[in-house]
Amino acid sequence: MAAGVSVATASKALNDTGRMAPETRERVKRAAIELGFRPNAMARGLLSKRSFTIGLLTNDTYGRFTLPLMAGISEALVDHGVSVFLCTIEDDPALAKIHVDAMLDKQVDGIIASGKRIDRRLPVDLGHLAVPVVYAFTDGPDDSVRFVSDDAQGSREAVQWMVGLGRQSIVHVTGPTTFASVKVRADAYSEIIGAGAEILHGKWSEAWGHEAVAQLWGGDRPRPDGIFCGNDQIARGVVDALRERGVGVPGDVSVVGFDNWEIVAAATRPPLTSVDMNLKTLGKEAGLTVLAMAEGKSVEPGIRKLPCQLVVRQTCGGVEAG
Amino acid sequence: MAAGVSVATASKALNDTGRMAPETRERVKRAAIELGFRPNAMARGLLSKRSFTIGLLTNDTYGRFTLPLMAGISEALVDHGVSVFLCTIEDDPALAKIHVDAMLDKQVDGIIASGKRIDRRLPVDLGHLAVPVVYAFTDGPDDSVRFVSDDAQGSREAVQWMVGLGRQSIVHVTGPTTFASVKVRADAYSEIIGAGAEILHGKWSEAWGHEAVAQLWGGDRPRPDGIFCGNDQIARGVVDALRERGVGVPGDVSVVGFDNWEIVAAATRPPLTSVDMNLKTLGKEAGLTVLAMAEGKSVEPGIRKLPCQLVVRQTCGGVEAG
DNA sequence: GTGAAAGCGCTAACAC
DNA sequence: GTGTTAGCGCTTTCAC
Repeated sequence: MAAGVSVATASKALNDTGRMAPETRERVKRAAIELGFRPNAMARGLLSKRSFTIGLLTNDTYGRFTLPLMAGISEALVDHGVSVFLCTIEDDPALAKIHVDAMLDKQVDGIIASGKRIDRRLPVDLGHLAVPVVYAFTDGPDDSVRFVSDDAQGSREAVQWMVGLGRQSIVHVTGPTTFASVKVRADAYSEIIGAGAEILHGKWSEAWGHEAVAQLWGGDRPRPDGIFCGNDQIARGVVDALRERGVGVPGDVSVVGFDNWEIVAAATRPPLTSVDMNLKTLGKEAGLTVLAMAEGKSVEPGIRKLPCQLVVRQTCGGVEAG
Repeated sequence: MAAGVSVATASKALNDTGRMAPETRERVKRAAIELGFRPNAMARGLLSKRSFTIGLLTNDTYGRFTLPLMAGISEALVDHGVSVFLCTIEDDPALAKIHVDAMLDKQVDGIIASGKRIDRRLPVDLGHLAVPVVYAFTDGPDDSVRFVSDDAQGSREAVQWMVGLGRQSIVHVTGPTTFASVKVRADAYSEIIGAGAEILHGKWSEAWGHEAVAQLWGGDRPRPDGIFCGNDQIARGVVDALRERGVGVPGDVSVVGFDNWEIVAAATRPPLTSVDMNLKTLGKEAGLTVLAMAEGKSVEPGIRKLPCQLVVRQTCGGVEAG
């Protein structure tokens, strides 16, 4: 080769393995840099059985949950030389199988399955693959490793924050009862509020936020002074509806959302205080975990709940109180 | 092997190459399926110099533009057995280089560079790589293949639609002058409107939409009956502001947005008519093009403009007129 | 028609 | 210390 050594020596030099004159090692390394030499990962992988590649499978088309997750995964794994295949399957089992097979053919070191809700599974069985699988923000088999956000804790933070601000009558406006996260969040809310708890279920939309306000302010009933919303879209609808009725936010009523979806939360007037699920961190954890499993480390199966975080903007007032 | 043939024969049988008894071929294929045999893509790639893998590089963190693009790319390439590495670089040259090197090591068949505006380049030089590169929704070298949406045509469709509905006085509320697409869209608007053209520049935000309406309705000036907005966020701000002033949309004023960002357009009251850039189609084209280049087909360099499409919802009225 | 042999780019074991 | 050899899983001549 260019440095006047054999391929084997070059390999050892560049990988810092084997014994050889430090001088030789240096010379080879310099030559490699000079030539812009980069080892062929396929050839290397053929031997090592490692591709330094993982697959991220998702059915979240809009990327609402997948993108932050992906950012975390990528950030955690790029240092390890691992690249990520992103595969979006639209709840289509056939498409899912094609993508999984393609990943497997390409010898991915592991797969992260993710979705848009934690109580549904992807339409494909990843139970008995030859590579490790981790579930992030989606359901998986009992003996699997699953990462989810701690919605109960996040809800408690939100409700307690309003209570701490002196709010006396807080209602919960949330999504359809069919979502597990709706129940978890609602239960956490009820636990804190106790007897006066009131939960309104509807769609995950701004329109439902408007309608809920119409219900709450429409009749001859006592008005709440705090509204904890099941997601940011509902919260935005609520805030808009309150403003249209001349109700002050945060003056008369505090509002908190859930998801901390920047595009919605920041555009709300005033900007929305919301619970962030820390999906990026969740992605990091999931990434490091598949990697560990791929390296043969054993990982305890079960559900890992990662804490949420209240992001305080202006719909609650009392920023100073924090 | 299991079917009682050599590896060589098996290879030929499964790839439909070489000559052999049809009966043998069948037998091998059946055995392969039975054993769940899947060829190792790394070994195969080592020989063929093809990895059936491409890289998608982007600096669009929120995925606003990248996700639809990605969907198109993936959809077009999955049939060809190609998987996609998604690499998000945050305008960070060092990170970009790491990702590009990782892709190259993994022998990607090609790279698609994408971004969030067509007049900026990614912070990395992809000019002289060993693999084909195409640019989608981002700028690239003169001798490169670049896919962009035809913003001028999209703008014309929008403005002509309002004109066709009988609107007499249409203004254009758009983003910062520093964006090339702002100029393109504005020029297309001016060309149609002629003498009465009026362009208001501001931020890409709902807040700017509000402020623009305040300017237009604030003074003692004649009111427009049509507003063509530079993006959907501005449009939403405009529609909200008009409603708050008691101006009817689409009764008194027609509004059209740009981007057709579902989450914004659909939540607007009433739902927003908007120009869709067909990013998914753009992704498909870009995907098929890198693939063709990877297969050695020569592709004419230059800019390919793909048509936009007006998505009619309810902020213009005249649905029947279409 | 089928199989044996060579080789893709690399690393690991073993000579020298 | 360094080079030679073998082999990862596959495809591709080329004998038979």
